Amino acid sequence: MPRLQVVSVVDAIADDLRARILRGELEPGTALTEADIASTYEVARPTGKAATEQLVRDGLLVRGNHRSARVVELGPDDVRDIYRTRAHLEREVLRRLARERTDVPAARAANAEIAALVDGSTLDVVAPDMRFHTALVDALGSPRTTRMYRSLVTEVTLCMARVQGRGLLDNASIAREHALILDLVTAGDGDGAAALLDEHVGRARERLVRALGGTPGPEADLPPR
Amino acid sequence: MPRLQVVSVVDAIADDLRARILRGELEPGTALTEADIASTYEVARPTGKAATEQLVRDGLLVRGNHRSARVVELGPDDVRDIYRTRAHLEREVLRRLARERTDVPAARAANAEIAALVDGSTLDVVAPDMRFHTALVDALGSPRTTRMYRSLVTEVTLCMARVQGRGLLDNASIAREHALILDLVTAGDGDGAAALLDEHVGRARERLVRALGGTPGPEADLPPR
DNA sequence: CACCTCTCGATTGTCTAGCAAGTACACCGA
DNA sequence: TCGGTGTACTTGCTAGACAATCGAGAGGTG
Repeated sequence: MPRLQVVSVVDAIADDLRARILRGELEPGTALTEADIASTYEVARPTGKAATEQLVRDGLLVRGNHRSARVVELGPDDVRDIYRTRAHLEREVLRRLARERTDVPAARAANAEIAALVDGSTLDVVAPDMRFHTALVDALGSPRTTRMYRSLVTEVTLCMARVQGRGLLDNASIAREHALILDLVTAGDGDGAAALLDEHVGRARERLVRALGGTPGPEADLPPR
Repeated sequence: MPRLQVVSVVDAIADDLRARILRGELEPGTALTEADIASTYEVARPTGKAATEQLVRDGLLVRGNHRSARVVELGPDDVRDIYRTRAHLEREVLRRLARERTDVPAARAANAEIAALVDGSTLDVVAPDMRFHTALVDALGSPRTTRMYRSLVTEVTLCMARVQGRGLLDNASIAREHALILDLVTAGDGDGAAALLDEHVGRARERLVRALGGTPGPEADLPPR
């Protein structure tokens, strides 16, 4: 039995809003009142409220007491924090995967998709790229780690969506680096994989920060040793 | 201006329920219907529902579709996962703090409280112990890392509450280890601090697993190198 | 006696309607 | 121009209700 997945109305609305924000359809700073959401999706206000709360949890919306929620505006500091936290998590994941020389077929599959996108828009590379990284984390089999990473994924995706279409990404070289990381993991070289990932993620981070007009990170937080 | 903090009704209810679960007042497996919560706190059902959802997010309650929420029952696997994930996070935090030789006064203060509890019950050591560890994480100044760690803290506290009062903890030696970790950090020895923390947390983990009737962890996941 | 089915109670999901409380902003007077 | 006031908008919370769904027990069948 295919074990089907039911989504509640609230989840469906939250998913749609999430997608619209990530597509850039709703620009940063846009106000989203509960009543707005309720009317556009033709549901009651409490339903819209619940959807809003999900997105606030995800970090895609920000809201104060009795104030309408607005689409988050990510500054250079946020981008740095997101990417550093992300690197921390993935680094440890790679080290543990390497200790058992775990192969991650799902990650290889996602990477193949990236390599196949020879001339796709930079938008198309975001989804498989996130799949690649989440596949690595999921391979650990730790529900809590997966949960924590998932809370970062939406923010990372939002970062990438902000600079999409500026030709900053070269999917061929991305795919090469990904493949190399996987090879190092299966070879048991956790430190090597972690270092390469640090470089990989760190480069993406600085690219994003520059694109957002921030000053290039003064502190090199690359390999700790 | 004292910048006062208002808590909504929902938050207040969630806080109280959280405290009751952590005190062991609500045993694992206890069913908590939305209507129950609403009537005991004399609020409307949606309010109780919102509080339930908070606790489900925290991992203190589990619930399926159209099923009443129940207090989570943590098995040996859960304890191991929680403590391992926690160790991952804290390890990286210590390494980064050590790189700048950061001193963390809040952690020292919390540790002083632990040391002062010469003959307190094991219950009393839980709160300052958690304060010690969260102070370390907060010292990093990374909102995302703090957020992720907070999502683990309640589960960790629940773990400790489950075995409290069995005389498993020796606060004097705990305080000693904590102090040593802090010293290693200010001395710039991140790897040493991380290794010591691994041992510290790992010992607590195995103690908990044994107390819960699990088999002692076969895989030693202590120092990766 | 074992097993399957079906109905029923309990619980949650969602809605309508509405009041209270808080915030932001424009307006008005000094 | 500046400061206070008022109003509109939005959220927090309540009350009551109906539909959808799940679990368990009653009841029938082999």
